[in-house]
Amino acid sequence: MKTLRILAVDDHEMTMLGYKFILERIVFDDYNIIVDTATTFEGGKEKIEESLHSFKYDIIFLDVQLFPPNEEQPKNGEDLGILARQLVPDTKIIFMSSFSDNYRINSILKSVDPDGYMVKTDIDPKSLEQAVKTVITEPPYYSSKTLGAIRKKMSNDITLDENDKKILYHLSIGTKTKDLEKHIELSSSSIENRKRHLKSLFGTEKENDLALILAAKNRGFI
Amino acid sequence: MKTLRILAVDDHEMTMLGYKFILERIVFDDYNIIVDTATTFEGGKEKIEESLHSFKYDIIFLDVQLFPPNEEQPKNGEDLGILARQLVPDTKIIFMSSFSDNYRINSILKSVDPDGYMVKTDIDPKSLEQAVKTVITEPPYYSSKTLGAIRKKMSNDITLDENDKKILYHLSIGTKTKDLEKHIELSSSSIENRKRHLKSLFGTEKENDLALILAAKNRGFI
DNA sequence: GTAAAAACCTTAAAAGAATTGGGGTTTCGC
DNA sequence: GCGAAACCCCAATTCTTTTAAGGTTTTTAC
Repeated sequence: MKTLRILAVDDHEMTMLGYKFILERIVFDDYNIIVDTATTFEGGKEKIEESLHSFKYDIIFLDVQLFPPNEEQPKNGEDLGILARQLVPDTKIIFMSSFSDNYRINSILKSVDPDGYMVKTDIDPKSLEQAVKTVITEPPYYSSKTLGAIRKKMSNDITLDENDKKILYHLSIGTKTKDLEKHIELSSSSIENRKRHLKSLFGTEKENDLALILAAKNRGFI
Repeated sequence: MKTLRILAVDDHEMTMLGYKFILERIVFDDYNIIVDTATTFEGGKEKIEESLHSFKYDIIFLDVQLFPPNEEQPKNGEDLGILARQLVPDTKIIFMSSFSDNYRINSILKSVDPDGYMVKTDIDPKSLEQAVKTVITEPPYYSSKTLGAIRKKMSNDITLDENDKKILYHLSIGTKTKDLEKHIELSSSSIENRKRHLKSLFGTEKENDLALILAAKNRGFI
């Protein structure tokens, strides 16, 4: 009987126990599934480093947000994912995230390219089992809401560069136009130009920023 | 007991009988599944138009290639998909295609945005059942190889415009550089410039076209 | 309602990127 | 070795984007 080793990292103790409970009860070929857990970036890092010299994990489940959003912590799940990719490139990485907004999903799929991505509201025993089996046999596994976001992106004929995406993102989280200069390496009039250009792309000419943001959301950019 | 109506269009009579056989045996809630079939663009079109005035199909399975590749037929499965979208916008469309190359997959996902896409080698009774259930409950459904292509696209930081894609595509099917002008609205020196630019993007500077094409394939563009 | 702040628009100059034509050299197929 | 195709370089042109400086309109706070 083979052993399938899983590491689950989530800052909520109870959530993680739930994962452990469900994952270890999965029946999958002749695998015996063992789940380790951690609740912090540091804890997860240690577990991975320890594993380097003995067994290596087959799968790592990673919560994207490893602490409440208000705390300005330096390292989140995305960083741990990137670290894990370097240390153990063969280990399958599955991200779990409570936000299903397209901007973050797209950005993670681009920066880490995980073997799986699950929006938390899609997670249940069945989808967890499916995720484990899929990433082992024929990755990637994307949960239903993830696929919804991906579909929007793939069917879109508008392509935006990084600056455009940043403008949309910052507008969507309430950054004022005059403060955009602080986050984007462009002059204020360039930013104004780009905003105008974006509004024409999304068919919201002469409308306000809210209309632009809603249109961009519908098209899967934020 | 509700009825789930499916139309399957494939130019190979026997293949289609196989689909019909399998699909009608799917057990799905309290649905009774009925499968109509067609083997040509015209046949499929008629079935859809007939359905307009009675029941409407819940799902249409469409082979992308409705005739041997050498025959220069005007209409293929993609066109039938676009037509179906217009006539019956609520009907779920699932494409089936034997080629799994990223260029075609990406182009279909963009132009028709089907509710499902299956690479033929991924098709078996289990995946067909999964496809039917998924597009009815929470589309989209993408088969395993499709997801592989999508993953490459999503994790890519290179964005190419239509002309670049066309250049890569035509090079990949063996078009000579000097003949590219016939397919692309650019001067020969622009095409040369773009080829140089592409080679630098893909890190194949000073190498030949084969190296470029292989790199572009690896990154999921063709 | 008013005054200040922010958003938005216009214009024109400058910088940057892409296209084009015309020249050339190198590589490939046979 | 020969011819064709591929590739390279350069300079002129055009198209796009950026920028600054000035303005008007809209929004916001009180």
